[in-house]
Amino acid sequence: MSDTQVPEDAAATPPIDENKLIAERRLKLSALRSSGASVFPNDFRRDSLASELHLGFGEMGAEALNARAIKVHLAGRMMLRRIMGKASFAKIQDSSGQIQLYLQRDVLGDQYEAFKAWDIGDILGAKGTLFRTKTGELSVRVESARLLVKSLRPLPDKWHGLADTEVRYRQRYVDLIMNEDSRSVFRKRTQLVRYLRDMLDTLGFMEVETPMMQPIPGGATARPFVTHHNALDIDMYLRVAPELYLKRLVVGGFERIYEINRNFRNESFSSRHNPEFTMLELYQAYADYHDLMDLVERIMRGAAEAVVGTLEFNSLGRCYDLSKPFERISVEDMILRENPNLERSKLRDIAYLRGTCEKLGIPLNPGDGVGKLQIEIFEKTGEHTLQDPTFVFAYPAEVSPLSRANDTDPFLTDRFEFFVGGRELANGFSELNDSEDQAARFRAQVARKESGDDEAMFFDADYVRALEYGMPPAAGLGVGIDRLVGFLTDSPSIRDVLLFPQMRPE
RNA sequence: GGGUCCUUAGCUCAGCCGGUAGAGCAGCUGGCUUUUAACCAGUUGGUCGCGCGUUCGAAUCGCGCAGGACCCA
Repeated sequence: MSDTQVPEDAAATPPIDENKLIAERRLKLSALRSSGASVFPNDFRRDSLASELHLGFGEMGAEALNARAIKVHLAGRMMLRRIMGKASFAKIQDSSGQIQLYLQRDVLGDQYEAFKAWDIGDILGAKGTLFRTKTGELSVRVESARLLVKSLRPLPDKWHGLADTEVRYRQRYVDLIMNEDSRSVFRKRTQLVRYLRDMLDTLGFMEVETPMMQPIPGGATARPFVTHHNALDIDMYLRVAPELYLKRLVVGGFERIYEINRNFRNESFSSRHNPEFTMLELYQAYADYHDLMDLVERIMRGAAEAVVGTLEFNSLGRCYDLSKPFERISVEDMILRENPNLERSKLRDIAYLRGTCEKLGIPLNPGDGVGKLQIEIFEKTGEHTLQDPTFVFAYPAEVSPLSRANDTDPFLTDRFEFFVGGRELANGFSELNDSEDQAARFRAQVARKESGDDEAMFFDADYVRALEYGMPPAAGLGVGIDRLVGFLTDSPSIRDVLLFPQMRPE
C-alpha cells in the first residue's frame, strides 16, 4: 500500500461522528501527505519501555544520570503536552506506562516546529538522553523526534478521562488508552487464566478443546443459540457447556482434563450476564466432590495470590479473608438457617413447600417437584447471604441431571455449588457414570422440555453410549471465570471484565 | 420482563420556577527554554438523544421511542 495516496473511497464512505476537531486533524494529515514524507512509517525501532526506565533509573540522582548519559529510543502515544515557547514537555504512553519528554527548539530545530503541530493522541518516536528535571521527574531530553501515526480523533479530557460507561464498553480502545484501571483489570484477567493453566498442568491435568458447535446442546439447562450448517443442511447449536464432550474424553482414558473456553446461552444480558462467557471445566477420575471442594479452596487462594497478591482484600464493598477455611453447609440446612420458621421434617413435603413458596412470592410451575422447589427457596432466601466463601452441597437430583446420586439418600446428589459475595462462582459434583440412570434422567429432561421448559436438556444418545463403555468414577467442576475475575478485581459489572461486552447495536 | 435515574460542544459537566445555551479541558491565534491538570491574552465550536404534543415561545413541561446505568424478577 502506498502511504502517500488517499484511498479513493475515503470520501465516499465518511466515518461516523465527523466534527471540526477531526477536520483540522485531517487537514494536518493531508499536509503531511503532500509534503512527500512517509506518513505512516514503520521503520522506527525502540529499545526501551517507559516502565523499564522508571524501574531502572527512577532512583538514580540527577548528577549520576548526567554522568552516564543514557541514550534511549522510545515510542508511544502523546497523552499530555505543555508548550512553553521555545521548549516543551510531553508525556508519551506505551504498553508499560508513561514517561515525560523534554523538547527544545535549540536542539531539534525544524523538528521542534513540526512537534508543535502534533496533537494529543498522535503516536511518536523519540531518541534522547535520560535526565531528571529540577522538580525531580525522570525525563528524556529529546535529540530527535518523529511523528509515527497521525491520530484523527481527539482523546477525552486529559484530567477527567473517559467516564461515560457506554463509550467505555462500545469503544474499549478509547477506554484502554485512557484508563489504567481498565488496563489493569484485563492484565489481571490474563494472569488469572495463566495461573489456572499452570496450576492444573502441575496437578497433571491436560488442556483439551471440544466442540463449540454441537448437534445436540447439552451439559447445562439453558437456551442455546441456533445456527445453520449449509453443507449438511442441519441446525447446529453453540454450546451451553462442554461437559458431555469432556466426559466422553474421560471414558476414552484421559483421566485429568480441563478446558477454559467460551459458553453461549441465549438469555438477556445485563451487568450480571453476558450471552457468551468463559468457564473453566475440569474432570478428574477416581475423585469425588469432596476432593473438588478441596481443589476449589486451593484454586481460590492461589488465584488471589496470583492476581491480588494477598489472601485478605476488599472487593465489592466487603473485606474477605480467604485464609480461613471455607464453610460447607447442605442445601436443606441453608434453607432452615435462613427460614427458621420452617420444619425440617416437612422439607420434602410438596404441599408444604408450595405453601412456603407462595408466602415468599415465588411463582409456582406445575412441573416443579420437591427438589426444584427447595432450590427456589434457597435461591430466594439464602443465596444472597453467602458473602464469605461457602460451599452448599447435597443438591436434589431433580435439579442435577448429570450428578451422581448419593449412596444413602437417593433424593440427593453428591453435588455442591460454591458462593462468594452472594454469587455462585463454581459448581461441582461426583459424576453420574451409570448409563442406565443417565438415560432415565435424560428422559425426564425430555419430558420437561415437552411440557414447555425450553431450558431443559435434550436426550444425547451418543453420550449414553459412551457411558455404556464405562466411565471411571470421576468428579467434575465448572468455574465461572468472568465472575471470578470480577471478584478478584473488585469489578461490580461483568462488562468491566469483558473486553467487548455484548451491547445493543448503536 | 418490571421500577428508578441519565442522555446539553470532541471530553467532563452547569443551566430545568418556560423567554432563543454556558464553564473547564481540548482546538485555533499570539506570548513564554525545567513544566506537572503549566501559565497569560484573545478566539472558534451546539439539530440540548429522536419524534409528537402543550404554549406566543420548550434544553426546561407532557406523552412515546431509542440507548445507557442501577435495582428487582
